[in-house]
Amino acid sequence: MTKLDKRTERLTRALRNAGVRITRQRAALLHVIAQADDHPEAVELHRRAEIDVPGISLSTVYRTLTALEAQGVIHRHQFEGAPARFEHAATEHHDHMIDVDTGDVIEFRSDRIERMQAEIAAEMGYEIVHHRLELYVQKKKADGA
Amino acid sequence: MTKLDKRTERLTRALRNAGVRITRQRAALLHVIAQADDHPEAVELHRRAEIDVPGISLSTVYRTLTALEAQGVIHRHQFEGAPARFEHAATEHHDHMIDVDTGDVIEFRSDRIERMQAEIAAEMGYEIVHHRLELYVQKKKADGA
DNA sequence: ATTGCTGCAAACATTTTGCAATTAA
DNA sequence: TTAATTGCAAAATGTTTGCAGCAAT
Repeated sequence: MTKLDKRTERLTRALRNAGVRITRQRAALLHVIAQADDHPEAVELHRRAEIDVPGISLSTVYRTLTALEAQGVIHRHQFEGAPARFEHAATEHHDHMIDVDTGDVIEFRSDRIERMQAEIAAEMGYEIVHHRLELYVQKKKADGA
Repeated sequence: MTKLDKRTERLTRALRNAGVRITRQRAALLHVIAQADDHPEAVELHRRAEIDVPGISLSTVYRTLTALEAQGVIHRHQFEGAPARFEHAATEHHDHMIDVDTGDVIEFRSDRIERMQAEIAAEMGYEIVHHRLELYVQKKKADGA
């Protein structure tokens, strides 16, 4: 009934057309992913989906995540030393800063960096399929810690 | 007794001073890593080390790699969908292009990108602990695949 | 009525760990 | 001598998969 639900509805129709069945489990996951403003991992998504669909299995979560990724609906991020984290692909492309102290993920975007990456690849006879830019950061401290 | 061996000797002394014992297994691994001009994974390093030290165990390889990484002697790279790959840290900092068709790793470096990363982090009140920039690329094809 | 999806349990791949024996220092 | 390191086997982690039944279309 909100704007988000309308978007999800449209997405749902698109998926169905692609031959993907929208089961209760998948509907719940789509909802949970649409709501998320963080970058949850599979287990956390499972936890959240269980509210809507008690008994949903972790395998189903993994399988659905794989399917949605294949459909380009979500992105999977493999940050250092952590299980994969997911976000819906509805946002424009961006890279990530990971606060190494808190695990927080901050999104950012630099067209200049993007352009330079493409240049570098082109210079060596390649084209970029996709890329990964992650800044592992720490809150700047005034003086010695 | 080539130049490389001299460098390894110096490294060996430094490690010993840090309380790290240089066993036959570790000497072999240091040698194997110094020789490598690719970015081998643990199992491959194990395979190569077995020539010098038959019977060396994979656990020892992993433990040694962890120890050498902690000493800053090697770098560990976790590229997408693949086991970790290692390289000695003796080279200057660089980023990586991974040929998605062949798995080949090409090193590159862009001071401008580095500078911009630092700027972006600083703007948001962070300092970079380390970063990861990987371009997943494909040989540019003249026309249709 | 199909055929894809589910839950379960078991398999998987990579990496880590406990322990008693060994070895570098 | 003695504390770090080894090999082995077992465990841990995160993810995938085979299968028989179930459910979306």
